Amino acid sequence: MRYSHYFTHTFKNPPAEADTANAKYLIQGGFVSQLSAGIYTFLPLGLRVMHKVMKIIREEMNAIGGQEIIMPALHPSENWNTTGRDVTCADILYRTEGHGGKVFYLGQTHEEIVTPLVKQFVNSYKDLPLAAYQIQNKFRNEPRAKSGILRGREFCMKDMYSFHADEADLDRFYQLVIEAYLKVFERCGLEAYVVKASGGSFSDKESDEFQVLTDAGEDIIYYDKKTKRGYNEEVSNEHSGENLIKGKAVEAGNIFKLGTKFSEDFGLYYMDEHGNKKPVIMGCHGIGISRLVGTIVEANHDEKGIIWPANVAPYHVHLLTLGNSEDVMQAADKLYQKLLHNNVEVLWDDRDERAGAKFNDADLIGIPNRIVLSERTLNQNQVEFKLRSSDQVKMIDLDKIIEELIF
RNA sequence: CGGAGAGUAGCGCAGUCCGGUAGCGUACUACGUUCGGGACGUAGGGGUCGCGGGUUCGAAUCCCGCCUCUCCGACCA
Repeated sequence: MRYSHYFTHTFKNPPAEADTANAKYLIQGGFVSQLSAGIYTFLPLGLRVMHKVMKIIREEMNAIGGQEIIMPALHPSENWNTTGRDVTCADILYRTEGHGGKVFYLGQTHEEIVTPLVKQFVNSYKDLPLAAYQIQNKFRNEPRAKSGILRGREFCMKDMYSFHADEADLDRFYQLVIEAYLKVFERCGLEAYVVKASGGSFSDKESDEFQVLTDAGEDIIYYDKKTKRGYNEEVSNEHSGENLIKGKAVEAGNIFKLGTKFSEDFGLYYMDEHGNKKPVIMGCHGIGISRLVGTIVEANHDEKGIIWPANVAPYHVHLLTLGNSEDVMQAADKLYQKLLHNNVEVLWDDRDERAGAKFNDADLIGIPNRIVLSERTLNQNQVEFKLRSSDQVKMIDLDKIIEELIF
C-alpha cells in the first residue's frame, strides 16, 4: 500500500486525554479513532493488526476442533429471562425495544444464545463433545470505560463455548484450550501468565485468566516467572505462603468451567450409552481481541511509538523514499513490486514529505522492518535497512534486501 | 455511582478572575527557497467559544440547569 493513498494519517500532536500508551499511539498513529467513551473505530492500519490477531486465533481454535459460527448481537429478552441474568447482569446489559415494545438486549456474552442453538443439534452422547466459537463485537454498559481500547463498551471478542458429556471430558478440553491460548499469546508477541481466578457471578467452578504484565492493567496477580502460573489477587489469600511475585496485569483471556447451569436452564440434555438422560456439561473460553491489540501496544512500545511484534504488525516492511526524483521513485516502485510478488506486505511512504517527518512516522507506526531508498543509497545500488526494535542501521545491496527481512 | 479535572479551528493550547464582538502553535491551501530525523518566507481559508435558559446596551467571560470526555475509587462475564 502506498501511504499517500490512505485517507488516514498520523497526527503531529498526540491527543491530550490519551493517558495510556495504547490510546496515545493508536490514535496518534492513525490506527483507531475514538467515537465515545470506550467506543472506537478501527481504521485501515488498526484493522490490519486486528485481522492478524484474528487469523492467529482462528488457526489455534480450529486446531483444537473449534467450529466458527456467528451469532446475533440482538438478543430477545426471553433468553436472558430464562437464565435470570437479565436481572443479575442488568446494569451492564444494553436494552432496546423493537416493534410493539418487544425488548432486546445487546449481547454482552452468548451462553443465552448458544445453549438453545446447540440444543437443536445434540441428542446423544454421540453428538458430543463439540466446540463452537465466534468473533464478534460485544456490548457492555461498563460503569467506567477506560485505558484506551483496554476497557470498552463495545469491543471485539472471540468467545468459544464447549459442550461435553462429563466433567472428565471438559477437563481434557480445558487443558487443550490453555495450551491453545498460550500459543495465541506467544504468537502475538506476548508473555502470558495463567492465573487462577474466581468464576465471578457466572460460575462457582474453576476459572483461569491469561494475564499480561503491564501497569495499564487493572488486575493484581501473584505469579511464578518459571512456571508462568499464578493467582489473581481475588483468590490469592489461599496461596499466601508460596514464593510468588506481585504484579499489575491486564486480563487478555479467561476460561471457565460452567458446569450445567445453562444446559439445565435451557433443557440441553443428552442420552448416554445406557439410555439415561443427562445435562450437557459446558465450558466457555474468551479472548478480548480489541483489548489484545491494545495490550500488545502496552507491552511493545518506546518513547517514539509502537514496536509491533512481527506476527501482528500491520505490514512487514515500511519502505521509505527520501526525495521524489524520478530515479528514486522508479527504483522504489520496482522494489515495491518485487516485494509484493514475494508475498512481503509493504507500506510505502511515497509522500512528498521531509525526511524527519517520514522517520518519525515510521517510528510511531512501528512496522518491524524499515527500508530507506534515496539518491544516496541508489548511487551505490543499495538501500538502508533498520529494524524498529534496534538502533543498528546497515546498507544492503538492492537485490539482497529480501533475505534480510524478519517476519 | 462517589471524588477530582477539563470542554474555545482537525489536533495542542491562551483568553474567563476584572463582560466590549476571538487569538497562538500545529495541521491545511498557493507561490518561492530548502529538504537524510517533524525547515523558512510571503499570502490565504477554517469558529453555533459543549448545549439550553437567565442577567446586561453588550456574554467565551457573570448566574442557573444539563450534556460530554479524562483520571482516582467502587464495579468488573
